[in-house]
Amino acid sequence: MTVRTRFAPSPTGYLHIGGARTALYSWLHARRHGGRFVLRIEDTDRERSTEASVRAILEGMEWLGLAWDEGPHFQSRRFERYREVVERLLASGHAYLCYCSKERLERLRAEQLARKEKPRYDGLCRDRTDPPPEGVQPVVRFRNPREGEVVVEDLIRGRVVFANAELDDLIIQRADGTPTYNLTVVVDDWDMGITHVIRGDDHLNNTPRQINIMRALGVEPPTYAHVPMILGPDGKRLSKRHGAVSVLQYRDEGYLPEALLNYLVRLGWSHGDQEIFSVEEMIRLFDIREVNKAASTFNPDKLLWLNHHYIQSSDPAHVARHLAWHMARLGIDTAGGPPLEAVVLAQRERCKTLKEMAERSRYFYEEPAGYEEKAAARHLTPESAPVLEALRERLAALEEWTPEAIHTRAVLPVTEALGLKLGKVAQPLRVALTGGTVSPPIDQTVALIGRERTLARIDRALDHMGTGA
RNA sequence: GCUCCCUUCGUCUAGUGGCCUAGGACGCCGGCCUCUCACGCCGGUAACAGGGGUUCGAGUCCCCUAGGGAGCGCCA
Repeated sequence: MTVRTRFAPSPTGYLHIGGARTALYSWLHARRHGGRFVLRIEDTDRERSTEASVRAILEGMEWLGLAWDEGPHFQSRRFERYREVVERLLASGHAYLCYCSKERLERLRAEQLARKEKPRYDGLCRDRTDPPPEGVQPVVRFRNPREGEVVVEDLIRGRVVFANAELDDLIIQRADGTPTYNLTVVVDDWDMGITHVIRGDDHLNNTPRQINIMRALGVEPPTYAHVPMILGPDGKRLSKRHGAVSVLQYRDEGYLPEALLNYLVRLGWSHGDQEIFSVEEMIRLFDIREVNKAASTFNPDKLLWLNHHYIQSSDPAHVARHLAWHMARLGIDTAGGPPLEAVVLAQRERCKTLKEMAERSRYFYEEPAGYEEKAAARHLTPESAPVLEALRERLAALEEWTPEAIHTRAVLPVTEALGLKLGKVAQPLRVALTGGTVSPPIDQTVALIGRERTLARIDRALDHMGTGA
């Protein structure tokens, strides 16, 4: 049987870190076994589901490169099918109509809680024989077995046993005729031929109910794998208040998708001491059965380290494509300047994110808006005027405009001629060209900025210093 | 409250009864390198939740305790 997995988010927000990891594991499991990965949007709650969320989720999945083979299927378009299954359950006696009012249920719950009992439906309508109250739109409840137990052989948790006596008769269809989650999941996983349900472990407790519904339908349940949650630094479930949790937010902050993927795959899973995994390696090595049982804490520092690793070691052309996106986002026109690939090569070891790289590469394409106060005070001094003048002269005369030529024919001779240390030459020039004290090695910086701009900026700096040019 | 789940450095983890004086990675600290910022390199810091068993031997198996989490909706 070919493996079929699915990712089934509800469109009530963005694609977050936790969901992305679940999707990744699901996708990896399908890829590893040559199976199919299905995307399903669980939008039965019309109140909370939004079109914008759907778009954000799809965009996040695409950005990560988690391509789905089928879908997206929308549950909101399958109501007829769910209705049909509910009718079937009703006809076979596996479900029944319940006329209990919300008020009664609330009261019941309150009483049970007060008695320190587990709140659950008391089954009033389960065997009801008297005529139903008039004018009440009933809900449909699943008739859960009262005895026996449900055994879940979870790929991650191992064998988990639930007593049926602990389960109550859950609502599978609302009074307005719409289906509820536990019913739609069962029907969809069945209809879509899902063989492996990989999902967050907040669903572990729902699993026995779903298995019971499947049994009532005569359907063989899929294999389950409940992955642990991701926690924030405070040990609580990762959420908005912990900062960035949306996948697209990480894109915007300058992360490479492969870095996020690598971070996520290693959060809760490992392969010996290996830290770096290409997507191909993940597919080859990932085994859902090796995923940890315990929840893990999200560590932004390690993700940042991984991002830097990928910025530094990936093909510069690839990094440049992502950098282009960030440059555009900052409104920097890169048309008249150095190729982005060259900028990546020059900047990659000092930028941990692409956003940072874009922000710190502005001077390759635009004139510096001004000089950083401290930098100018320290380096654009009367003493450095001769340095800049000498540099200007030599740079202007350079035949070859390469880092090597700039270094050996301009920078170095000037330090020697004036009897200065390299720092005394490089820093004034750096401030003149970039407006600040930080940039790639000075020869590379000069080379990238280009002769024309370099000379003009030196002139401008000399002007600024009040010595004229 | 009830049910279910979890527990190795601050964090992610290796570890499947002797290879563990518990390894790697991030972070942190120190050093080297150096034109700035960085990169890189070298070194250091730091953990088996607690208690009982089983065993010649336990991080690894069993039990208890403690702590943490999830679920208990006409949400998904």
